[in-house]
Amino acid sequence: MLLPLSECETIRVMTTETEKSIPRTARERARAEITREILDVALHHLATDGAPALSLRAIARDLGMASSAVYRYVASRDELLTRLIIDAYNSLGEAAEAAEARADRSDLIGRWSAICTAVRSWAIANPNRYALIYGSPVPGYVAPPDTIAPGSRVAALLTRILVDATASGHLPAEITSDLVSPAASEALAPLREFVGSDVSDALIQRGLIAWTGLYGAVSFELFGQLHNVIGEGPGEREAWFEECIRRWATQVGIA
Amino acid sequence: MLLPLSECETIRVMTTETEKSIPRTARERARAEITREILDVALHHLATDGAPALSLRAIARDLGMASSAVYRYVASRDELLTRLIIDAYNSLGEAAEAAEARADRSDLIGRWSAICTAVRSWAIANPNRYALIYGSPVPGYVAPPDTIAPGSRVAALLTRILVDATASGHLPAEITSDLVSPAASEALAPLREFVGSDVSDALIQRGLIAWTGLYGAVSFELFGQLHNVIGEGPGEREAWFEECIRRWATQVGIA
DNA sequence: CAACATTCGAGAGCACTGCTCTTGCATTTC
DNA sequence: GAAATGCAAGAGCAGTGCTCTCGAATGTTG
Repeated sequence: MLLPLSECETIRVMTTETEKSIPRTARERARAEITREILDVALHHLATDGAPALSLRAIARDLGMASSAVYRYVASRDELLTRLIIDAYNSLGEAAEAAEARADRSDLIGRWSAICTAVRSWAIANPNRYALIYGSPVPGYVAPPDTIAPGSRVAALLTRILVDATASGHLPAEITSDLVSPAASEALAPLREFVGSDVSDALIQRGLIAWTGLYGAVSFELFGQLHNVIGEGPGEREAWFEECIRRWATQVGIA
Repeated sequence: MLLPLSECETIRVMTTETEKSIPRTARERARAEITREILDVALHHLATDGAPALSLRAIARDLGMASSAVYRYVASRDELLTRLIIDAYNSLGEAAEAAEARADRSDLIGRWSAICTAVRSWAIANPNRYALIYGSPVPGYVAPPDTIAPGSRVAALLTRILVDATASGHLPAEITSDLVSPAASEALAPLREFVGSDVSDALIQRGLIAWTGLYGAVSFELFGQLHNVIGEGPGEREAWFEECIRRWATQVGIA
């Protein structure tokens, strides 16, 4: 689910770059265009009806072509979903990156808050896409390797804050002196591979808990588990989420 | 999503009670039995193939009856899913209640830990049922009111700990002196309705963050988002989860 | 006990899905 | 220009949820 942090920068450049090769022949041009159209219509259907209702036949109908013709461009429904998943990860990643880039580099809490808010805003604006990537996986489906790099973008942003927080030397004593159990330290080995050796076990641990907390809070709200828990009046959900952000920031020592 | 805490006890008694009325006539007997069989087979299919693949026709086939006959007992696929959702909530609730009941009443951290561990264990043992209740909701589906009471059981357990922690008077100063923003306090009004007036805003807030954290941690693990983040060797995931429990407990002041 | 009413099971059928295969046509390449 | 390739369309298979009708079994009532 994660790609080494050092490689993430490369990914970001690659994905934000426009189409790498302009198609030469007319056939290739048409192919690229129709593929794009199929993905656009699929994205539209996904946004309005959700992933379970996404139908290749309906897409073909919308495009005025036979259902069998779509299979020239998309291998299967699963493959289409995979493309939409990658697209969603990138869209979310770009939103988070753009929000974080707007904050002052030295303002760690500002960067942290920007990321969290961007993730929540994106999720609310794209509920079905969020459910596609962070909701219950479809039982048979296995995420292909192409999805892990786009899926690491938000994690990479959060991680960089932990690195910067460590480098700043302003971490509170309760964190720098905190120790995690040897077993947990061992369990964190894959994440350490991603983060690098600059960040302490304790901070990695707190950062991951904050990350899963962010994910839990957004999912809880989006999946309707907050009904009769948090008010739904204007600004109420936002006020609550602000509190969450503050708590997570405190937890990783940047508040 | 929540039922007033005071009513939860009633619910618990109701749901654990065996079938309230033994059917008299042969027809009613047969009807109850066949309904039971349908639900059993559905539960089995749910466990093995997941909710999206749950098919009324397949259930009918397994039971050796025509697919149309199933509709005499189950109004629709949605209604069947609703029954399974309620069943799952109750199963999870019972597991959590049983685990919590095994702990000493005065051992708040023990009760807290028992609940968290029970929730995770149940989720791992019943991934598809967990996904059914806490995963992405199906777009068209709206949860009927019958689901909210069973869905409140775990929350009720956690809430009782907060009540007991407040009553014990052993809460750390950083919590008793903590204040939440007026906006957030306002947003917490529905949850306060559930919790009662004994628990402070600050503790309610921390408790809810812990709750969403628990949900996020379990979902993250179950939905495969922890690949390459936490090791998958024996005991690694458990060690990590222990750390989460400790952190949440610290957060609500019972560590 | 007979007549009526209700319930039930089964089959056919509709509209939909993912996906495959063949057939004819257009385009590209040699 | 001929051969190879790419493409669109249609038919078809197996599956889905759900509805309707039609006999048969089981209730209840006169």
